[in-house]
Amino acid sequence: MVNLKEFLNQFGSIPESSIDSFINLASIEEFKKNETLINFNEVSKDFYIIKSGIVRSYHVDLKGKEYTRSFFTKGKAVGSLNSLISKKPTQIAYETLTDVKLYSIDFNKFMNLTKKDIDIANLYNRLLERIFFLMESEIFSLAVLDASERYLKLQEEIPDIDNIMTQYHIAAYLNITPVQLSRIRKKLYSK
Amino acid sequence: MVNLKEFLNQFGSIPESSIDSFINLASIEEFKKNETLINFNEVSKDFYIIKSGIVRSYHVDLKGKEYTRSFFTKGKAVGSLNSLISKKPTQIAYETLTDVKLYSIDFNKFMNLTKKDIDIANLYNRLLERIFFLMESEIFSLAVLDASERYLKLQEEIPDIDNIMTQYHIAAYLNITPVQLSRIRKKLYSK
DNA sequence: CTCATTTATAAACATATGTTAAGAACCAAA
DNA sequence: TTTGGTTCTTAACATATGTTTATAAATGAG
Repeated sequence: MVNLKEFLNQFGSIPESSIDSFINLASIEEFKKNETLINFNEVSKDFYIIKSGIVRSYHVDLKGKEYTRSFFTKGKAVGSLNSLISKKPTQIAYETLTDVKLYSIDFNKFMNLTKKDIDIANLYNRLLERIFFLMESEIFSLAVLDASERYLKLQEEIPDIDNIMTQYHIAAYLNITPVQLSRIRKKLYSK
Repeated sequence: MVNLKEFLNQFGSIPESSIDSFINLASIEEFKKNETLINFNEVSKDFYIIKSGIVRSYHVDLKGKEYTRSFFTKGKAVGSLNSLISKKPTQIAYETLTDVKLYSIDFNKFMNLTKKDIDIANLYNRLLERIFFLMESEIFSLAVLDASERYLKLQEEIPDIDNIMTQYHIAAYLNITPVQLSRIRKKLYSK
């Protein structure tokens, strides 16, 4: 379980008053396994901070093939940032892979805070910087690593991954078919 | 040619005084074709805004294979953001593909401004958001599109790409070999 | 202009991955 | 327990891409 103060403290020291105005925006919500947090073509209004559970984001191409973009675990900020910023429908959906507890925060109210409170503005900067690091790592992973190496990297990030979710979901993250993941596993475990 | 006011106006209205304090940080620099802007393992101190010319960013794996990350044209902000933020050596290098004129800005001085001037803090937020959009598009491109589709997308972004740079550089961006790019071209142009 | 270097194309073979289909292992509901 | 669905593995074949080598075309320095 994660609380909001722990979350905020990741980003450096913030005045107590700014912490309070942030916490005032948040409410707790609960979801069951396999529920949709954010659906395709919705215009997002809220973002979330996970207290417990696992969420995945994904998109679907014209042929119906799913591509998992990210897995989110406790303490992570989750939301369709593109839709929140642009106010356009999201091309990325979010669903729970387990039961999930999370904080929900209205993005527009948060944006209004950043316009008035320089410490909140800088908190948002730190959050965007962290997203930048994650995306840079993801781009590196996609560009440089092959599927087998990405699988090993994913196992480091979420050690129990093979028990937590099906091969289908893992393969959708690696951008390969379940068949190919099976072949990769055989090759790795025979060595 | 691009000037700093044009650059700043992309991000919405900013008070004249904030614009001035930003412009005070900038100085003009010029580079010849094929010069290194930022080398591997340097700790970056400055970022750049391109007035004219083309810059590419790239990294190199253990086998010496190059991976081009991005091409930057006029009006774009360029820098090893990871190194600037983390103050660790950069794993990404930047070099000019043409003669280049650019503004150079000390990142730490810019960061100090964001701590004092909420309009500059929000300018940095807009900049990070724009980087987010670019990276999201790049991740989509890497995950969902095959090399042939990425080639067509690149041609849309930089129409004259085939004349501007060699097949080697284009292939390094597509994460394929020049041999494979030649095959893709043959297939596309025979249809 | 000429020669040397770089750049692009091509062929031949190897590997990674996709597609399809079949069967095995596992699990849940009746 | 039986049945039906899902998940995983395996095989066979097709395609995309890598590697190596050769050659042709374009480019640049003198």
